[in-house]
Amino acid sequence: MVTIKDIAKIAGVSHTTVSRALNDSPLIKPATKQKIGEIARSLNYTPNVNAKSLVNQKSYIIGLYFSNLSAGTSDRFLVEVIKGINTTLPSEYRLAVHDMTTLSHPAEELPRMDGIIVMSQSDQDDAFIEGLSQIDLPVVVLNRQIDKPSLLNVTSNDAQGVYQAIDYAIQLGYQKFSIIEGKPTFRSSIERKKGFLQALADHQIAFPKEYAVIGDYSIESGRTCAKQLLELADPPEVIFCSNDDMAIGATNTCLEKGLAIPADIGIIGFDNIPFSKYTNPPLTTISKPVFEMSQLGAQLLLDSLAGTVSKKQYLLDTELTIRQSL
Amino acid sequence: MVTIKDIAKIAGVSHTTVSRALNDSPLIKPATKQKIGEIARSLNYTPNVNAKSLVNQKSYIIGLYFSNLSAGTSDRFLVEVIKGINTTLPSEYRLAVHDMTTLSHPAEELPRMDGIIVMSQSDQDDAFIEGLSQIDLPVVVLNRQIDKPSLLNVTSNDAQGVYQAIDYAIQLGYQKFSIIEGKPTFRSSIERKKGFLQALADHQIAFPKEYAVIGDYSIESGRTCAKQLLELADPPEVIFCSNDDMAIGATNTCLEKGLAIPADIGIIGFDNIPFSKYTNPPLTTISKPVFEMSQLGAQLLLDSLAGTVSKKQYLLDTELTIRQSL
DNA sequence: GTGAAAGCGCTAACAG
DNA sequence: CTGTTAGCGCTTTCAC
Repeated sequence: MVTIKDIAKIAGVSHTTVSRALNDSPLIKPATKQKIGEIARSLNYTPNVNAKSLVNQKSYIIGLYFSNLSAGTSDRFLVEVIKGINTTLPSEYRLAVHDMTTLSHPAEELPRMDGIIVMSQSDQDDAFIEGLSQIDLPVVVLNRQIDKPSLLNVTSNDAQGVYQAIDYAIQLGYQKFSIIEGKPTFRSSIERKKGFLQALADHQIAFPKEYAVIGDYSIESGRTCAKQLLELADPPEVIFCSNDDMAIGATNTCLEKGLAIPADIGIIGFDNIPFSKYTNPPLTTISKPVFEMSQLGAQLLLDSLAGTVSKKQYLLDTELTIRQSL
Repeated sequence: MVTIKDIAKIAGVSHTTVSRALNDSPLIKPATKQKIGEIARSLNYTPNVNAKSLVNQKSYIIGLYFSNLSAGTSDRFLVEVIKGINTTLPSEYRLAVHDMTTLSHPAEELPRMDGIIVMSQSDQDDAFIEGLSQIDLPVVVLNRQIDKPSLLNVTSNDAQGVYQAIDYAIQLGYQKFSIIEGKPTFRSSIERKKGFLQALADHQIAFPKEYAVIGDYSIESGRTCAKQLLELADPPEVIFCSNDDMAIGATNTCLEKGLAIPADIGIIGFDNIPFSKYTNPPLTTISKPVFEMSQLGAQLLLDSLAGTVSKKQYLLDTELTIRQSL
């Protein structure tokens, strides 16, 4: 293991100078920096993070905590989140990943990190997040809107996403739009419905209240809600489903009733889950910018660590993924 | 931040004694240990991992690397793997998660960990694994069988799993069994077919070679392979699919042909992916013990670190998840 | 601009 | 059994 002392010896300077040079201190003359940099490179020097940690009182570890839904749906975005964060973090940082529920020793685990990122997918996470807001560490919450002044928060603009999808459907000539909403207590349900209604309003399209049915984000609820919609005297031409799972359920129902998609009825989902590409027909849906949210979240954490605090709340645009269900 | 010196002062001993006591050294008298332990607890003392790391030349970080299939299927097991490992690792260890492809600086990243766990899902990972086998760190590969003496390896006994499923189907009265194989170069395909054939052989059930068709683990291939099977003059009663994706494709084909599942034809999958619960009908499939594999993998790494090396290769039993497609 | 010395919190000889 | 001392690799006063 090569240390700054080894470099110092070769360069004929003190290890202090090497340390300063490698950290690009303004105290060191460019020529010296240059020389030391070259020696370090030729020796394949890597700084000892543990020693840095000890003296700097930093761990160079960022913690990532994710929801743990029993449904097994929680892992949907995890890979993208990890990639997004890892591509943003400088190389001396490590990303330590945990799930919220198997937190073995919160009190001794949390303080050991420089900052925390939470990928939240359900309001069941609120207690955990509340706990985090107490401790004295920068925390960013991804994916769900949280109104706590102490937390950084990056979410997607779901309303805008749905607006765009409905707008697109209107261009296509559809006129009668129905919605299967998500769990009423979820902010995501509210946001998505907001975008939906706004799009209709902006195009002066009427919205009969029987065209709104309330699901719970499960496949099964998509199935039953769609049934309800199709049995209406004047059934809709499009079913917007507040997530892909319900869209899958709704698709099944339509197919069972002998309806052709999209000829007889259009379906729109939300989330762009991996499976949505394989439904029959492939689902037109709205994608959250998970990768970008994660990158931004990591950057915000870094900024916060550097004291360059900025705005606390960030909203990223979604993207419409056009396939064949509309 | 309370240190061992603080404890030492209160206990009226030297900090060395505190260190030894806290590490349960046999050199320290039980009474002293007892007292020091109590003080530490009352002070809410947590050891400074960075200081330990520095002096022990250990990072207390385990790296987890996972496959990055473009298909987006790679995240299937990730959550379970992370949980399994985290529940096994002692609390001073951190699990740093990465994906293999965005490895920014392998040379300086890898040596910074005490050991490495790889969750592999494809033979595309072989180059990466080969690289790991060069460096001087304990490495355990999960999920795929790797024949390198330097690596620890935990996999599931796929052959046994398929054997059990077919055996179960035979109890149910089925007699004509077909198989949709996975990618021929994959060891998993070979293992699964082996269990399949063995079960038939042990029950003296004939296996016409046209009952074997070769897929590629994709939904689409499940669809076309099933078609091929159903168009046979004497079609099979059961289609065993070497993974769930193909089982989903096969299910679609059967349904399109107006066949009732399981009345007209039985389907068996492999993997127990989250979605398999929601297929129509819910899929009977074989589950790998991902959580247990991960726990065992983490334990082996720990043992390896402690010098308690043991057997290198481990095979864990799968489990049959009975639902309604058979 | 650069160096000498101290110290981050811990473990490990070495002494007693 | 316990204490003294040194040192892990690095950053940071304080001098020069």
